Amino acid sequence: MPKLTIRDIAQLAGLSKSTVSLVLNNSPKVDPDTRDRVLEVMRSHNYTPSTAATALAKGRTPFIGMIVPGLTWHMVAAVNWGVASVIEQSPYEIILYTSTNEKDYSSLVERIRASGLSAGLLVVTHDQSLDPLEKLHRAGLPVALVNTLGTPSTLPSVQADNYEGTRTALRHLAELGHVRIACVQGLMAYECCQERYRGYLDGLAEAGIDPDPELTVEGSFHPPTIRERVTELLARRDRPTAIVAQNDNTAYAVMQAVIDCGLRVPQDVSVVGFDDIASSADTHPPLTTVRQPFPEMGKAAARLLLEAIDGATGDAGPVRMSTSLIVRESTARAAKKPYRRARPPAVGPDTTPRTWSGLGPNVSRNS
Amino acid sequence: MPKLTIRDIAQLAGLSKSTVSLVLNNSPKVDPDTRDRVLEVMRSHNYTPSTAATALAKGRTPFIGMIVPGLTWHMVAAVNWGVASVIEQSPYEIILYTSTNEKDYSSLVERIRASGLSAGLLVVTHDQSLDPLEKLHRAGLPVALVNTLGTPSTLPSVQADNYEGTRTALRHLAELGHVRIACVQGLMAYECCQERYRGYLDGLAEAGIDPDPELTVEGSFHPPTIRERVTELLARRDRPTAIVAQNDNTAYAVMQAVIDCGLRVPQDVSVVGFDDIASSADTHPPLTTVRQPFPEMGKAAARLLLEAIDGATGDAGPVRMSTSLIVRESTARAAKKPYRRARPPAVGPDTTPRTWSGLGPNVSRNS
DNA sequence: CTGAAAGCGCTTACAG
DNA sequence: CTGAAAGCGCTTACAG
Repeated sequence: MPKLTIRDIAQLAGLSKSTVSLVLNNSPKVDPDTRDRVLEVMRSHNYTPSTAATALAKGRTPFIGMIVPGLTWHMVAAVNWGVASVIEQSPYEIILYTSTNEKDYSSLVERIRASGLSAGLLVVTHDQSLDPLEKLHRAGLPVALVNTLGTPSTLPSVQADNYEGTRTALRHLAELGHVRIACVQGLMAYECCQERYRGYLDGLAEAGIDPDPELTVEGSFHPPTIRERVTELLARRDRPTAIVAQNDNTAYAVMQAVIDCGLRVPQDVSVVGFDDIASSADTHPPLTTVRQPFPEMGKAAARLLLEAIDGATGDAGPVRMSTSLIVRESTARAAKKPYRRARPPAVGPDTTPRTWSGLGPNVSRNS
Repeated sequence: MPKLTIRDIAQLAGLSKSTVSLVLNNSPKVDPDTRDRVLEVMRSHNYTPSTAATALAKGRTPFIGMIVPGLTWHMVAAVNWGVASVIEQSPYEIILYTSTNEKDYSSLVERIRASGLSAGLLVVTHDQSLDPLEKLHRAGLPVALVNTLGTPSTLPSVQADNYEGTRTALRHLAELGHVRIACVQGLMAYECCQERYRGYLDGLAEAGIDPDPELTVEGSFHPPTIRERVTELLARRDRPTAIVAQNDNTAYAVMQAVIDCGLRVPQDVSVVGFDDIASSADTHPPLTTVRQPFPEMGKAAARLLLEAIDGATGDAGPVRMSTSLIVRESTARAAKKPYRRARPPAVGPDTTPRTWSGLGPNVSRNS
């Protein structure tokens, strides 16, 4: 069956195309009775106007472009979900673009611009220059960012409150009696990591703890490197009783290091992460962490974009979304001194069968 | 600056719109020299034809609809990535639809049909009826499925080779000397789980092992229930030395249960999962599992759809993608008898501080 | 090989 | 309140 056109509907209703178009566009000028009649004809014939024709005639498009990093993160899926849930309620559809690397990225942005297909662009940023987007925005295309790394920008954007999130984690640890609290950084080139570090420092100060520079561990993308550094940290006589990691994946490496040293999480060392990616509920023990509200961030960015498209340009700087501390089992009261002795870690690749921990004879069993 | 139209280009090149249109559509009828001239004008003025106008004139659309389950799985992100990477190379763009529940789902499909926006539909299925899609397909819209649950269907689709995957896992365990091998099922209502179970049974048979019905554990979506059932299993005198779980999340619960019983993975019990979701590399110990090639599944489905749109209707039944066994640290040689004694698990909610394992005094430390 | 004309399915002033 | 007409930016026979 060939698709019906506005001409068919007009004919069936005994009216002109113009009138049908008016009811399509909710014009108040059309008589209520004829409107109902037209609506009924459309409904009964399952009519939907052609998107292409409408777009051409109106000179605008019902699409929102969405660029996501070409990575298989939990984060991307979670943000997507949030974005989809609000766009769904709007007259727009989402066109999905994936950008894998920096090079493709600026040509992708150019392609999007040139196509003129998108009424606005929602970008889940990653480690990329924001210049192409700023240019696009200045050229008049509405843009909104889910700014995952806190990259400075004048574009409308949403990001987690990295500073407050970390402060909350510090407060939690202080309440548990921890005083020697270490921080394993992420990549300090990113603003979000700088903000989290400020949160660490200020959280310490609020708890009346003098920061010990020795307790700050430089981050790495390479988990074995993190493990190595944390192992060194734990070998100190005055080792920390708690470690805040600047993201969950780092926290995993930290937990590994604790085990490698023959210590226990959380009895000997409490560990806190940041992000709350899906797997953090399934680590052993489940990770206490600062949750980034990814779906809400997606929703907020989508709303921002929709507003910008509607011309409500409230350029109020980045929206900061509150994080929440998810207390699971990787944090506990600070151990009283004397500390359990850390075991010198094995040297070189570990070829002996891996034990789950290095518990000694005097370990209390919970049975 | 107002967007250039084909008329502008024609004028700039001193030609008619018709000719410009012909070069736009790669017609061989146009003189090579004039073609080059037109191309140059377009390039230098950064011209791109209006998608809406083209779609309207040609009567077809450059969009592929993609329905993904409204879930924040690793899987969805991984499949997306694969789909995007092949669609990117085609003239199509992806319109992203998210379906959260069954009810929305069929109305979503209807909306997609009515809009006529999509030249084809790529669906990442979940727990849903395939009827609306079959109908759509019969009505002439190309459809391709990433069939995550192996739901029977005549639609072009791709799915993991669940049967072979599990057989491979069994072979791995048999080679490690395991004989008492248990299976913790998923939800047997799903075909994929039935296929995996057949793989388990046949894998057992090929290793010359008689299946023991007592070693089949019914699945559950509720991890605590799984833990409970596995705890019972491990309390048996003739407990298994290896457990295959029908998916990674189940494997996590199984590993927990092993620890709850005071046993070790993999020294006392080897554990194998299925899926290889991202977190499985980070469990403790890292999980040996059967990897579903999600990105490749996405790519294959995208190719299938593109072919169907081009009219190459090779209705050859579902494409089965090979899995691969990822051997990590949750599997090891079968322990020799006598077995280490399982500890009776604590009753009721575990309020004592969680230890990492229940290792006794005679545990070898690897230092 | 190139151009004039009609048409794709809508919208939007403009008359009435 | 309704209709006739022109136009959105392309494509596609049809002439030449």
